[in-house]
Amino acid sequence: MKGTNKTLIVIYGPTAIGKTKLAIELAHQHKTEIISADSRQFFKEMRIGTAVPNAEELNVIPHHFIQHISIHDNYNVGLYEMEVTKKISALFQTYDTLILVGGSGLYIDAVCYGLDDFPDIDPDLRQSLRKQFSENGLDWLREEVRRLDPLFFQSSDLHNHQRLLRCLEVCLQSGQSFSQFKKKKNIEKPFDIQFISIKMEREILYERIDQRVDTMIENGLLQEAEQLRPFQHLNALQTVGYKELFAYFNNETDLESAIELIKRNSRRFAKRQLTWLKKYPMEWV
RNA sequence: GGUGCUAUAGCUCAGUUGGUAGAGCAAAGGACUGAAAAUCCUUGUGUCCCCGGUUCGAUUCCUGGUAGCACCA
Repeated sequence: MKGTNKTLIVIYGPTAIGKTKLAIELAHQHKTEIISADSRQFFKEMRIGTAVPNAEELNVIPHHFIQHISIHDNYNVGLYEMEVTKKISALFQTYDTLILVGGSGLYIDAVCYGLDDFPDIDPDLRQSLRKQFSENGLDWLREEVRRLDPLFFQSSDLHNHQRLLRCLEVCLQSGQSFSQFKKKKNIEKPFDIQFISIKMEREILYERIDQRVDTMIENGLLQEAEQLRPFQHLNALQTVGYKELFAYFNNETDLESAIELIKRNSRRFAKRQLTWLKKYPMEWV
C-alpha cells in the first residue's frame, strides 16, 4: 500500500478466458470505468476478430482505449503510455478505483511500471534499416548491433530480427547505445495496483478458444477481414484471426485450414500470455 | 468363411541386416521496454497391439490370437 486511496485493478489473462465479463462486473461493483490494455481492440476497423465488448456492454460502462484509433494511425506502446497515464490521473479525480483490462502484457507493464524514455525514430531511418536488413540479412544486422551496442549483443537473442532492428534504430538515431536508454527505472505510480486473473484448466480454455473462433466466423469475421484485405500489410493486421484469412483470400490455403490455424495460433498466443502472467503478483478468481 | 496387407509418440508415418526408436504436425516450457494477437529461443512425450517360441538379448525373426483395411467367396 502506498497510502493513497486510489486503486487500479488490473485484470490480465489469456485470450477467451472471460476478462471482459469480469471487468464489467467489477466496474459495476465499484461504480467506475474501464481502461483497455489490449493492443488490438484499439482499432475501430477490427471488431469481430478482436472480440471487443458488445454495444450494450460499452454503453453501460464507459470504456477507454477501445476502438479509438484507426489501423492507418501510427500507434505504439509509447504513445499509449503517455495517453493512458493522463487518462488515469484524470479519472482518479472522480473515482477511487479504476479497472484496467487487457491481454497485452507489454501494455499492462507500461501502465503499471512505466517505460524508459527512448528517442523518437525518424520514419525514413526505420524504413532504410528494414530495407538494408532485407538485402543484407541477419548477419549484417548482428554485426551492426555488435559494433554499436556490445552489451545488447551479449545479452540478447541474436535470432530475433525485430529486437535487433529496434536496437539498431535507437543507436543510429541517438548516437548512443540502446542499452543506455534501458534504465529499468520502474516509475512509482501514484496508486495501488491489484492484479487479478481467472483460474481455468488449460483444456477448458482451449475449448473456449475454439468455440469463440467459430462464433467469430458466424458473426461475419470473413466479411470484416475481406474489407481489411487491401491493408493486410499494416502492423495492426498482423493479427491472429486476420492474417490466416488473408492467406485464404490469397489462395494460399482453404477456408477450413485457415480456421484451424486461427484456433491453433490463438492457443499459442494464450500460452505466451500465460508465460507473461507469471511475473505479476496475481490474485486468482 | 478364405487370402493378402497393416498395427511404433496425441495424429500421419519412418526405422531398427536382432542390442528397447525418430521425423513432420499437434503439444509443452521460456524470453520480452515504441510492430507485442508481433518477434524469437528451448524441449520428444513411447507396454514399438497381445500370448508364446527361437535367442545371451525380440519392437524387429517364427507360431497363434486380436483389430482395421483390401480382395475373393
